[in-house]
Amino acid sequence: MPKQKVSEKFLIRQSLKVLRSKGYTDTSMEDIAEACGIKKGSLYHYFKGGKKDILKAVINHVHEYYKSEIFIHAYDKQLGAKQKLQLLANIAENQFFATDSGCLMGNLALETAGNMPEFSKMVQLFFQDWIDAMSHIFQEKYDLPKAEALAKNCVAQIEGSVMMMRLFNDISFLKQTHQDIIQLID
Amino acid sequence: MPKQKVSEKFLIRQSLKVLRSKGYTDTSMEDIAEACGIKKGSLYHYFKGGKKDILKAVINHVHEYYKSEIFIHAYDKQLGAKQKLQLLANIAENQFFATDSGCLMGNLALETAGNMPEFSKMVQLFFQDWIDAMSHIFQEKYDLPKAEALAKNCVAQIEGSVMMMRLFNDISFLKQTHQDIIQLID
Amino acid sequence: MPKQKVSEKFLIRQSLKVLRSKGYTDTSMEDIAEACGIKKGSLYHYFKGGKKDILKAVINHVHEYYKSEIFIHAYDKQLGAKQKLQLLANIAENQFFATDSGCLMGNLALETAGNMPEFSKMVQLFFQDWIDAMSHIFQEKYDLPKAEALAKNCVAQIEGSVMMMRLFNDISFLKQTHQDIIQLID
Amino acid sequence: MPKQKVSEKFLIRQSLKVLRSKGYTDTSMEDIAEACGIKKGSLYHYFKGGKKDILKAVINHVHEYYKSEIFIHAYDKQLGAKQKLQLLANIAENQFFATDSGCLMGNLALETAGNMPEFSKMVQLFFQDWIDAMSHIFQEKYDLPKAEALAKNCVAQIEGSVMMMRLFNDISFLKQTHQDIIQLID
DNA sequence: TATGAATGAGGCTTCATTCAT
DNA sequence: GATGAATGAAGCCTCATTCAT
Repeated sequence: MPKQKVSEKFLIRQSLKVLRSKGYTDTSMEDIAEACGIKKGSLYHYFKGGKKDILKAVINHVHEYYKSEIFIHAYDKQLGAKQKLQLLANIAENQFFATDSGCLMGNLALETAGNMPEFSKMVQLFFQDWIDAMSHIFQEKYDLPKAEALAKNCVAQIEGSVMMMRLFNDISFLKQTHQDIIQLID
Repeated sequence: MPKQKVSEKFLIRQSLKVLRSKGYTDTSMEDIAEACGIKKGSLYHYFKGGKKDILKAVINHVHEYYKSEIFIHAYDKQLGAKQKLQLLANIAENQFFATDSGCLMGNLALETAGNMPEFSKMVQLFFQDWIDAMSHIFQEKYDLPKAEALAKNCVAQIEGSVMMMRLFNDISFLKQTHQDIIQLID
Repeated sequence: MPKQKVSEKFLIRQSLKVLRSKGYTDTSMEDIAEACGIKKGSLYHYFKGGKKDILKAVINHVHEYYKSEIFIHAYDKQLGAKQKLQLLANIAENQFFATDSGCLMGNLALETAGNMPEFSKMVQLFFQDWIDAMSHIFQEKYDLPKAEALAKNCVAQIEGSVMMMRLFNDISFLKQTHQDIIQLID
Repeated sequence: MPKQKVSEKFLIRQSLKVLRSKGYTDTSMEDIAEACGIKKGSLYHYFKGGKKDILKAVINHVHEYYKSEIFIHAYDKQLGAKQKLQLLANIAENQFFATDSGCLMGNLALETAGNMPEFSKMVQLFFQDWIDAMSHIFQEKYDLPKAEALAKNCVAQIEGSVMMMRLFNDISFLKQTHQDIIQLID
């Protein structure tokens, strides 16, 4: 076991911070390397495909994290709809609050739309999973079309709130949105 | 009126198209020049400050347009609250539908947040005007805090919907949001 | 007519010198720029496709030069076979002597074979033209198959001689080859 | 004799394949390591001087091989001139046919000429030995100056043919050259 | 012996900007 | 005005090499 200065997970987490804050194009390999405490060239040791590979790894990491830590609760049979909704809302809210840089996936949704299809598709998959999870919860109270519509709405509203939160540096947008969402099932 | 090859307004409108579609960093002066039908160097005759000046001009143009063509209806004393809401919603909706590239201001909100304060502030002013206009309408039915909360919510939801619309290439997000908003005052 | 520091023809000729001497891979854009008296980035003003475009332009330039200045004599109806052969041999010989870096096309034949098909094809076309010209001359004395065989032989032998000439810095290889070729038609 | 994963001879032979095919500059240490079935860093255990050492070892290996397996027949007192010539021609021909990547020494002659004197000299020694061997054979029929001239010619012609063979992927160049050479002594 | 890790140097390319004509 | 030309800075990437384990 060679002693490593860094692990791939560490690199991904550090890269995430930079990418979420500055966006893909505005983030340089230098920026990432600096955040990782290594030299630029060393990044290619871990990510053979360069910058694109890093973004892919980061997207996958975030997607997996949300699936296993957040969305999964939507399918927990021991919880009621309201509990699930609160759980998802709280966890996501903490995520977005914890960082001062909003939601990587939302940022990428706009940055990659129309110009970087490969990434756009990955982001779509993430949001589809999110919508599906929300829809699953709403289906306990509503019929399928209504549940899906609500789910899409919720996700859109959260992302819009995060956008405003970043812009105005004001968390009230997101807080209000969460209250509204939870009331949908009361 | 000397006949010019191009007018500043024309340059701004063409620049807007490119910037809205590709974002600030991903848009090159070459891209803009091409969209304008002139050569790169010529842009500096119209916009002394270069790329930044162009973005500022575009932001101002869009802001002025929304103020004079859309937000203004919120203060029209000859219209009822519901009419105003429908008017604002319809006009904005047409704006976002008309282009396949979403909302410049929303894109910039994310792209500039935290990294380009000068632009971020300009975008804030735009959204504040929008929120104020919505709030003014809601104040006909709600008290001030509630009206403001609703206004913030509406803007956030619209922007979130536009984001999803772009990502999934699916206008149902925005359509649903508009219906929801209009019902807020029924 | 804007005053240019350099013309494209000049750039091509300077690039030729460097490329012929160092080969494609060992020649850096910096090397070329220096030989041209301009900065690296400026090369992209003239050659949009970068290094590859430069090599293509240089290959085309050399090919055109040989066609219009050398091979053309093979089809001159006012000259006899021997005269033509001497002409071609002398001109080519002077070419290869004039430079201390041998034959660009021969160098490229080896450098690009198997690894850079796009260039390889261009080099093939050059040598095919050369062989055709030689063959045309020999056809005045020999039947077609023999003429073609001789032509291929001559070109191969010249290139081999140029290779040895470069390696040993000894022009006797090429001189001898020329004598041998001319005697083929005596 | 400890059982090694690899022997130096094996490494040299594998390196030869890559270097002959791609040339010195275009071959990376990674390429070589891959061809050898080891990791890049391990190469430095066998070749302390790195890439240059590998090339030197490969050149020496090829040179020794030709000396001991091919050129040596030129000095075999039990063979006649024609037999020797045929032997040398056949063996070399098989060498060049066996690979689809031509003649390492010819490739290096051009790649190193003028830019890498240390290697150039090694290549010169190889070709000098080849020329000497051919000359020795021709001296049985011709006087020294003529024999040397013929020898130089033969080597040049073979190398030129190999070049054309690679370029056009057509072995007729080399076949014809061999016939011509053998007839020199008939 | 073998290698994963790390790096510095250098290469190709893009681009916002300046400026002479 | 308009532009072709030129450039410096910066970005992405490759690679030979070193070294601790």
